[in-house]
Amino acid sequence: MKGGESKAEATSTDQRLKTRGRKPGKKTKKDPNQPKRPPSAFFVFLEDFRKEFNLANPNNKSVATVGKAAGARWKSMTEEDKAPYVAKAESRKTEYLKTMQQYNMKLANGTSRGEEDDSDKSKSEVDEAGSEEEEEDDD
DNA sequence: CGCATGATTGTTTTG
DNA sequence: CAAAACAATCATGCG
Repeated sequence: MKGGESKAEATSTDQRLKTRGRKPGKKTKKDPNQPKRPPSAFFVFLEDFRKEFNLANPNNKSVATVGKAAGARWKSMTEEDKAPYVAKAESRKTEYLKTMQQYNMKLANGTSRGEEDDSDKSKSEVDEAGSEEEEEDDD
């Protein structure tokens, strides 16, 4: 009985079904420090889940195995269960925002103008433009 | 020897 | 507003 998956949820394997490497051209400008996207609650949960999964299945095949298991488990979780993960994800996002500001700051500082159309003229660019911009007290 | 792929969902990004 | 893309992971396979 499996009847359930009759419909192809064109949402999973369809989008990146050809490999997540969807960069037919990647025309986006090459940002030297473009911060990557913060992990979603699901990824945060995955971090923990992976560890357990590895212990429970030391012979797992590959990420796909954990991914599926995690996905199924994730859907099984309630908001309360996801709450701690979501909360963490939110923190990540906040930090990401901060990182973005520094990234923008640097950019604004390094190249005063030419934010968009910078071919290669700004050779100097941001060499050591403030490695440590803001150091929060570390207790 | 090294990169690409596979699979999950969520957030970020861009048009 | 909507769709696209990419975020981590890690073993495995191909050139």
